[in-house]
Amino acid sequence: MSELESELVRRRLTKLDKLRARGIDPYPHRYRRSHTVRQALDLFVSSEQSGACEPTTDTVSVGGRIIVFRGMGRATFADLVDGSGRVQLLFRRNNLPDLYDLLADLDIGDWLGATGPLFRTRTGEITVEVRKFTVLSKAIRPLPEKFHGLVDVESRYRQRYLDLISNEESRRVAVLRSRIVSGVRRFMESRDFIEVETPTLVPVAAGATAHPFETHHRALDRKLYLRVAHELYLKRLVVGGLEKVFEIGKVFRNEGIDLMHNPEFTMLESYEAFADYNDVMSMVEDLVYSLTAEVLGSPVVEYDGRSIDFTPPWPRLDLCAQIREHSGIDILALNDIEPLKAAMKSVGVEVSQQRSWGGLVDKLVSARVEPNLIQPSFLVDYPVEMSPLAKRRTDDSRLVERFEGFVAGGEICNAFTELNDPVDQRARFEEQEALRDRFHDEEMDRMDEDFLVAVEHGMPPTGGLGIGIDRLVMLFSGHPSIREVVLFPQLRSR
RNA sequence: GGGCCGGUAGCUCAGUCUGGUCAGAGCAUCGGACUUUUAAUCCGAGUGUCCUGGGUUCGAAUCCCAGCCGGCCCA
Repeated sequence: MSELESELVRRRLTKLDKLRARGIDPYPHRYRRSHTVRQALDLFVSSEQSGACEPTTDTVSVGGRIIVFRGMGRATFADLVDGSGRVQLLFRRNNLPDLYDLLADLDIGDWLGATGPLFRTRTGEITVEVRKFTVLSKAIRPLPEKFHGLVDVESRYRQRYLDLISNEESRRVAVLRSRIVSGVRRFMESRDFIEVETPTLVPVAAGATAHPFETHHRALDRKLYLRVAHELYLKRLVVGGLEKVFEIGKVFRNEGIDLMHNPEFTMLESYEAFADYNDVMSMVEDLVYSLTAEVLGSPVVEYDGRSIDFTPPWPRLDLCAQIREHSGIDILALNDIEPLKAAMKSVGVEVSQQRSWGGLVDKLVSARVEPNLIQPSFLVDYPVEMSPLAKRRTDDSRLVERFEGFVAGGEICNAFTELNDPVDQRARFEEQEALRDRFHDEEMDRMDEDFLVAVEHGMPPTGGLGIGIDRLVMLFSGHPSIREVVLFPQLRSR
């Protein structure tokens, strides 16, 4: 702590001592408020509307944080904020003969309980005329500046509590996120899915193309991983006869951090027996559309300067056709790495980082197709090489029944008709393992023998889905950075 | 991993190009005035690891190098 900062803290600690010397506990165990700020304001307004010429209310007790003082000698105004809103307090010496001097030992940032009748000042502001007040928690560090608030992005992430105190927008996003998650839950439950919890610590980090975090369990003396997806455990449950399951939870990927990626993020996954990817597509549309209605009140959101309309149906776009249209490349005709790489180079797509055929296609899609997918849309029917857990199409065994949803040029979901043929599934895992060995690529999906045994016991026809919750919150809140929708984003240690 | 931008008081920011009364402002804090203010107002005061470490120079917040942290773009 710097000299000056410690000086500011020291002054507040002195006030703390002065409060205690008066016999006041600056950190009482409890305080019963009669009204939230919102309720108190509503009470006064309804009292006014009842037609009395002198609107009066019973005494209210409110509690909250003091965010500003306006001292005027023998009267002092203060603004008090709680979770529901802000209300002005007026302290007048003649109303507080014993307590008024105590104000000198209060600071911006302190939590206070205040009791008194409500009235309207001559400028029209509803105000508590304080007759009694109680220190609820003395703050010994100063709050950010009252007008600009906390602006420094790094401080906002590292000390999110200060961001929440200072910035209305941060509070809005936190609440919006909660509404989205609970809306997703209600939607899934309304369709008779049951919510389950599967392991976060897993022996095999399978189920997605991703680099896992590793850890070690001491008692078992074995390496464990943080899950990169929920997928394989949820499918085990479908094998077990839980026909409609979903999980909302963190998954962890040990990869780069940027605008769209945090190492831990929240994913909804669902699996539904007797459904295929067409059913899942309809469900995604319904889910997202109903969420917009529920939390935004409109199917149209403004994002990155564009209006995005989530009203179903969203176009189904054939992946290979889209690639042809936007790059001129026919990936199905170039089923080897080098020819595809050469074709991509010739149209100006950077390929130096890509080693596998699937990786090249992925790059081609993100470079040429995704930027065009502004309005909600689905890309359907992916090459089998990049989809080791999806079921092949009956009419073309090079493709699988898989789709991804895109909005504003970014992916929001990934889904397929699940591969339930245990022989094919084993072969696909073996291909992934071979690719990993060949390219030394830790991102390739992993053989999960225990999962294969489950599938060998018979998995019904099933449609599965993964939706990135963080992406939805970004879209709904209008923020292009995942760090704005995650309360505590990952940062380097200082 | 590469490029660009940023880091100055508790907070919000000037000052850096052009090295030399450049250690500044506002808010906050402290003292004083004020009983209907609301970014209250008025008078007065204190406050710094100029991100860190080197270097150049008579002299560095300012120029150079390296590093740390953050942001954006690219990979």
